[in-house]
Amino acid sequence: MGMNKIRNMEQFASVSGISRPTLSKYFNDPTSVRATTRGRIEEALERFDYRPNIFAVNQNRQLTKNVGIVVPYLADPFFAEIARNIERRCLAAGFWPTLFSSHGDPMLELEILDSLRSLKPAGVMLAPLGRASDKAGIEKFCKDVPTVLFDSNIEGVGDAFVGSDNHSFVSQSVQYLTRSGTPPCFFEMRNPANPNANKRRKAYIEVMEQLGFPPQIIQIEGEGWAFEEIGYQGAKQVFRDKSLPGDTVLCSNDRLAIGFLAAAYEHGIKVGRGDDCELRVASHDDHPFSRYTCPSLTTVAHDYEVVSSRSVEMLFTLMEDRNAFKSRKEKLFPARLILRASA
Amino acid sequence: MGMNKIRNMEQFASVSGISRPTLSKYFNDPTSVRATTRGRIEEALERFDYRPNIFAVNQNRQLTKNVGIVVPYLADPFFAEIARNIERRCLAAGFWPTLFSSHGDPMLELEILDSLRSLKPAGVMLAPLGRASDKAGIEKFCKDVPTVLFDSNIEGVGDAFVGSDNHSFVSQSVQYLTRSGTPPCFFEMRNPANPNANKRRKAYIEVMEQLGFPPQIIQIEGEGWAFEEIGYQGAKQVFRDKSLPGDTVLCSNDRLAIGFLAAAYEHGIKVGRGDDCELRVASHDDHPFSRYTCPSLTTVAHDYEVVSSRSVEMLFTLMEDRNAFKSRKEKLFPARLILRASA
DNA sequence: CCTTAAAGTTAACGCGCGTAAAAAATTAGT
DNA sequence: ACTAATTTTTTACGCGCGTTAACTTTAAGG
Repeated sequence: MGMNKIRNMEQFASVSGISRPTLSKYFNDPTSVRATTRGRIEEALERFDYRPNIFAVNQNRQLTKNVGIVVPYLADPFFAEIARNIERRCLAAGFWPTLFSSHGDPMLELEILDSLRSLKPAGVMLAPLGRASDKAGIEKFCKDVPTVLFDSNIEGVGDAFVGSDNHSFVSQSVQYLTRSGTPPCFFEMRNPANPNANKRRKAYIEVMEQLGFPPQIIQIEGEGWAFEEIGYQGAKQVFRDKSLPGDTVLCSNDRLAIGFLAAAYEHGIKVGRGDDCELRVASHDDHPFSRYTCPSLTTVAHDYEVVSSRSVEMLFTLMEDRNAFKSRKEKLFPARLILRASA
Repeated sequence: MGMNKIRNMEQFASVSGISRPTLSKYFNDPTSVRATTRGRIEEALERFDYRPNIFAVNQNRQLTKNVGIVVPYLADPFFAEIARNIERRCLAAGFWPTLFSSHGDPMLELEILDSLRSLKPAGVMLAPLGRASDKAGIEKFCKDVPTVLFDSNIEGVGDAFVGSDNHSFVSQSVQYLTRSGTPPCFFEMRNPANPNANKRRKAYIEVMEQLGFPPQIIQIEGEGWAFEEIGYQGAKQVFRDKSLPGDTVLCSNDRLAIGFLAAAYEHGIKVGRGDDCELRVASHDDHPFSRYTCPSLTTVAHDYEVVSSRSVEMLFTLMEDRNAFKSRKEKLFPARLILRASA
């Protein structure tokens, strides 16, 4: 075996009997050398352990194999799950994914993009903070680096957007709730950070009107990303004021619903579709914990697998050819209703 | 303003009137140049935007400013929270933290360490998978790179370990449950991946015997990191078999408890300390969601702030002097009981 | 004002690899 | 087996910065 460590490609060239430029080509793209040469290289690679110095490689390459993944809030298991999927797919394709979280802070979001720039990434998957984001700053970044936005759309920014079809989410939940009981009111934050929230409200109004029911919207106060707490406090307020119209609530997202259900439980309000229940609650996102709420949460699920795979495919296309899409591409995926006990 | 972009330190030297070696010193450590020079540099830095090429810097430095953060499972909000804290502290200290998740996979854990090695990190914060980890592999890595283990201890591996004092956790919960009602049985996985689980079981037995009660342990089946599901299935089994001894349950950790509570709710078993309640349930970790279970979960909390700050401090000490600790240092932090509605 | 230690400048080399150009070797096709 | 096309080798330069050595300038103290 190669007892003496190999320090650089020069040395690996001499022990393997392959010239350095050929080795360089191989490490750049193994298929770019003849099969027999490739075999000899890989054979040598087994006997001696050598890996090109990643810093030297990245310095001299115009474009690296780095891929940035930026999410707004990693402590949200929804984003953790998406990020995990994207990460896995990038690794499988031979890229070097690096995960960043903006932690709900627009300044940090920009700083991350700034750091990312110095990593000369081949591409970036970005889920922006949303309303709070510095649109101009992000736009500038996207001009320089191939970027696929996901989850939150920012109109006109980035080469592509992959997200969920909010209308599909809401129409499924509203239609189900309506045909299985009374039409729902809509429970949401007054000033949602995420643009999906606005699209969901609009969709709710649209679908309700289409079905011939008056939309009823409850907007609660609260800032930041502690949605469970906001939902909890908002629900308590609503119960105190007895301001809930009807017996069916559709929460804008699962995290709000988790807080809502906790408040309902504390107030002794039984939630579910049984005869002994006062209230039905449903929501959107199929948050990893929605299975374990009390009662378990009826919700509308993203297809994590499909969303992440399609986003990454788009990014790869884009990285090969920045102009692959004639115009900014938007891809929205429909959702799937998950019936559980809460509605 | 510097209309023409500055491409390297050479150019920045000429426009700023400072020699390149001095600039190099400055970027390495701003305090290593005289205050007046520092002022001139920073002034020039405002007028022209220039940042040293990170790849060139890292290539030529024997040690980088990179810090690796490796957690076993990022989709667990507990680790997301800890990681966030550590990340923030590293950034504040001028380091470049990179976050990795082993996703519960020992092979991936090793691959991450392998990649990390080529990043020439100044130090690594590693929360190992635990029982499943390839101890030899991790040990080898820790020989080469200053590493602080956290959360899960691997005896003798790494320069230091920072974690929670499991005995403190369990003794607080057991004592509270005992003095406020009947002594608890202990609900856990039969083959826990995490070594803390074993320490907690031992502590439970010890504290119970010390108080003069027979320990009663319920061990449920299940593999992997889907603790909520495992707790849920395990609890359903227990309810079906009516094999629960007594009316008080202490879960090994909050994620199991979340599943347990979901099962209890489904079985119509009322949990809490009221007279109308059949069961009390408590747990450990103060998981971010334990506030929103039904009923809200009485638990024992880590001091996230203290644990993360002390771990990072240790790593910094270690990075300055690899031999700062004469022998492997272990630091355990006590816990704080959080009374909520479930017990 | 003079002495000295401290800090900055100049010049030059090295890090490990990408890449270009010209020459040599290998393969493929007839 | 011979020519043409493809691939590999040789040689050499460049990337941006760390670092060293010898030299010059600056600041501090009597």
